[in-house]
Amino acid sequence: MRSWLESSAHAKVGQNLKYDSHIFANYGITLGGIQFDTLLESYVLESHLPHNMDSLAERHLGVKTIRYEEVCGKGVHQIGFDQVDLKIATDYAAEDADITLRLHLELWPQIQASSGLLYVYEQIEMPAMRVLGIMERNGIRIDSALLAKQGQQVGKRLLELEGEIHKLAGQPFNIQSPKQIAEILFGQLELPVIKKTPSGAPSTDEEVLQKLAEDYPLPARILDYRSLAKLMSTYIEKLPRMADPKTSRVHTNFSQATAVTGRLASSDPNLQNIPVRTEEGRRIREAFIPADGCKLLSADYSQIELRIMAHIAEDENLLEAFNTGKDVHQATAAEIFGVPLDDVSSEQRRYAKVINFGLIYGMSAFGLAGNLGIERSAAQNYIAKYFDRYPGVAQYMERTRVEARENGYVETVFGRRLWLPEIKGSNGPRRQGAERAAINAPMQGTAADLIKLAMIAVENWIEKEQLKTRMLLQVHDELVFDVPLDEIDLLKEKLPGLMCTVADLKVPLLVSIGIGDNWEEAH
DNA sequence: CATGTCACG
DNA sequence: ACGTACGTGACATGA
Repeated sequence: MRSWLESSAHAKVGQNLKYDSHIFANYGITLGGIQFDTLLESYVLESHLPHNMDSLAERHLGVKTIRYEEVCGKGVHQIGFDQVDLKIATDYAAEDADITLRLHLELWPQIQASSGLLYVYEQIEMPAMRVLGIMERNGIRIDSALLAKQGQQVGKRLLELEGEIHKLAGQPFNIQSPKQIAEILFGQLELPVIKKTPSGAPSTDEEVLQKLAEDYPLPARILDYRSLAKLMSTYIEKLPRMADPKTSRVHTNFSQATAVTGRLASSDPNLQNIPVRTEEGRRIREAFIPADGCKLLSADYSQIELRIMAHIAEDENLLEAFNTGKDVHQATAAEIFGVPLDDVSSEQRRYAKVINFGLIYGMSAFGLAGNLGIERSAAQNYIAKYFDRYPGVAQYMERTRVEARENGYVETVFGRRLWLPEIKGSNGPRRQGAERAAINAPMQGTAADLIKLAMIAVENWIEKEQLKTRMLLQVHDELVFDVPLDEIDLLKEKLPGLMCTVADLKVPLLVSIGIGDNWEEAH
């Protein structure tokens, strides 16, 4: 079937063709003529609903399909598809093809009915699928020996901490069990309960232990233990096991239809949550290394969501800050605290930064107060002051709430839709949650659109110029590449321009580049 | 399988 | 009286 499979003249429709393309690629076949993908059609139409074929068939066709689990079983009892009785396997496979075509005939006209959705589907999601397949196949090289060395050190430290913790507690217990920690802290030692989990149990999360650590020695040790145990099990031990033994490369799965806002999700392993915020954690990044003869190059958009907020809100003051190249947090601090730009203290800038982040998330006075450790009334004053100085932003927030209520959805700059079924609901907290999501989605979603457009433009450029540079990872506002030494100057010169010109916004986009012999150095 | 926790943007 | 900043994925525990 190779000639038909590879032919661009023979159009194909499938459900999750990125997967099928990988299977064919394993046999040296480049799947061509990929015209439609029902997974992405469903995602563009209704990102908030399930996109598996069983759900789609029921929702759009009213058909109950043969489920994969019915054919192969599940869990430890699951058998390979090649073990399935031929008649059963045939029925399943034939239905799969039939349903896919019928779904496409149903979904495609719905996308064509909206120019915005059509743009997102044809110009963003379909071409992005190809780029993501390439990135997944590229993988990124892991230094397993370095992780093994770190594992020795961290393992030793964990044993020491375990001893100290059991001594302070007066008895041995499982430090990895929140329930047992609670028994020790709040039962045996009678420390105050700071907050409870959703199920009503006393919480032992980081915020609680930080608070208790002000007065007692044990919680601080538990925090140290927790953070090291997390690094150990999730990264230090896991990554080497996920690496291809022949190439030392790990190949994540970029899920294109998981995040409701249009962002990607990364899994098995998740390479979008590699530690960076603490020094201990950053050492993990030293184990992400370039291919032989290459450097790792990281290119990230600076403050992309705030820039998008300025663009969408058309706030003159905020636009001016970006258009004149100001440090936006410093500029915000100057406005809120009513001081000249050069007199802004580092503390004032820190406050402004928290407020700027809060705005993107549709913050409440309560949330801001909790984050800054101040009174709710003080937080409310900061918010009022901000909206006074940036009235365009205040209007945008209100406009978005109204739009969400009237349409039941909000849109990104490029026309991606995020549906908010709970925006008119009678459940107060859930409705308010939907309002915050409505405010956040256009910014997070537009940023996701922009970086996908950038990935498509950059990959096309790499191929046109026949470069050996390889795109490896996307982390929401960052792209990571393997770059041969003799292409580094070219990338430094061309990449920021490519990434910044994929759209013409009312603010400039800014990309900063780092280069190094591991991801930590490059970041 | 639910829960709690914690890693990222 | 309650909950309270958006979006994710993975791990360990314990029923």
